[in-house]
Amino acid sequence: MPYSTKHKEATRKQIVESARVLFNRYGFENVTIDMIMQHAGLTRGGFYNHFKNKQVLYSEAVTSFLTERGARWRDEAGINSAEPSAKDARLMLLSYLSDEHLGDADGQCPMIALPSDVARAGPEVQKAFENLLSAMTWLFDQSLSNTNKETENRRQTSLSLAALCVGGMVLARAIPESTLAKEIRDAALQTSEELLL
Amino acid sequence: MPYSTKHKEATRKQIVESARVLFNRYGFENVTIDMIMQHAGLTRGGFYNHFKNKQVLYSEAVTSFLTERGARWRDEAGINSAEPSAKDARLMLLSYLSDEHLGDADGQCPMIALPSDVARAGPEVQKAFENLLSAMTWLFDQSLSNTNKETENRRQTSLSLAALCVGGMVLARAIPESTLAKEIRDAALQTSEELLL
DNA sequence: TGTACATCAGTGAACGCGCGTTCACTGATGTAC
DNA sequence: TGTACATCAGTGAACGCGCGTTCACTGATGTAC
Repeated sequence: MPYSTKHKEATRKQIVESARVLFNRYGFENVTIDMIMQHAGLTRGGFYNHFKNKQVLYSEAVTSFLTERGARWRDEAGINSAEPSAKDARLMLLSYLSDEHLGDADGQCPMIALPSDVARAGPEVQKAFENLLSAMTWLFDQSLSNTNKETENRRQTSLSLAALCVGGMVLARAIPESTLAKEIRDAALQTSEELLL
Repeated sequence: MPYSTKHKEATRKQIVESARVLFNRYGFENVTIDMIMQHAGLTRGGFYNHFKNKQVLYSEAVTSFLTERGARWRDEAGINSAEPSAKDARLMLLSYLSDEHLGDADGQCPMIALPSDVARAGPEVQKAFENLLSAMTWLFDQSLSNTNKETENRRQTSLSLAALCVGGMVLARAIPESTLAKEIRDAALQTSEELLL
């Protein structure tokens, strides 16, 4: 069997990574197979050696954020995502609502780049999206576990923090020319930090 | 001049309304001119008597929510949007985060249905979207004006409420099959109400 | 009041382009001897 | 060790469909006389 399986796997991974970047930038529907394959340094036809069709890439791309790009991102922000403490929740908020994250069209969280695309997609994509959201709320929840909040209340706070972060960023992205964009992110950050206390 | 100008205006309005509904349901890119015109009870070709191209419909559809559908919606919720009081902010939260709003694919707020579409669209669309967001935050801000919050703090609260409402609903829409969807809306509502105090 | 006319909203066939997908082929690489 | 071979990842031309847009035409309606 010529071409070790390693080789095919690496190519496949490269395609998913290219898809993730381009989906983030332009949305599912606006990215063509040609664009993805070219970005991955390949040609159109080869795509179907790896994937049944374009749709199956959607969920893989979203999932790959959680396992690859997002993990790197959490590391860079200095977040301990294995055993998060209160400090880590604060780092998460700062990092998620940061100028850097807003400006990083390629590397941003898909919850910000693709929420309405996902709402129109199939159940697999939505499941992948849910995993992202679960990971985020889990991190908040764990972070708060040493505070004096009750469990019930803690859960409410975690979910609200996620809504604030995603809501603030989604709105800011929709109106990049407006001063409101910065205002709403600042407000969301401030309120988030107050909710941590 | 045969066909009174009223007639043409009414047709135009009907097209915009059809576009608003279909965009909400399927997103900008997934709606064809044919679908819009058919929904409006017309045929394809006539579209260009009213609009230069498909793009210009985007901002008109978003704007039409604010002036038409959204106004009706606020009335139905019993919100006094001329001189909103604290009660009206609460009605707004309840209504925005309600099951009815979540289930109303056609009538929902475009900030929930189309945020990532708008982020990829042109400045006119983004301006229309900004007007929606401004209207929402203005309502919250006015509602809070009789409370003992300071102006600065009030602004932060208004913006955060918008982020919570939109964030909660956007996330819920992206994962319709998940129990997390209901949880996050409930959490957002609860936290919102606490922020009003 | 009734009729001929001019206008222009609306029609629907046609065009052209782009994209998802297919398929016959190529050539790089691991293996058998 | 070197060579012939088999495999299959990757290529790129081609297909077919759908969509935005154009355009010559139709026919409903307001107006002039």
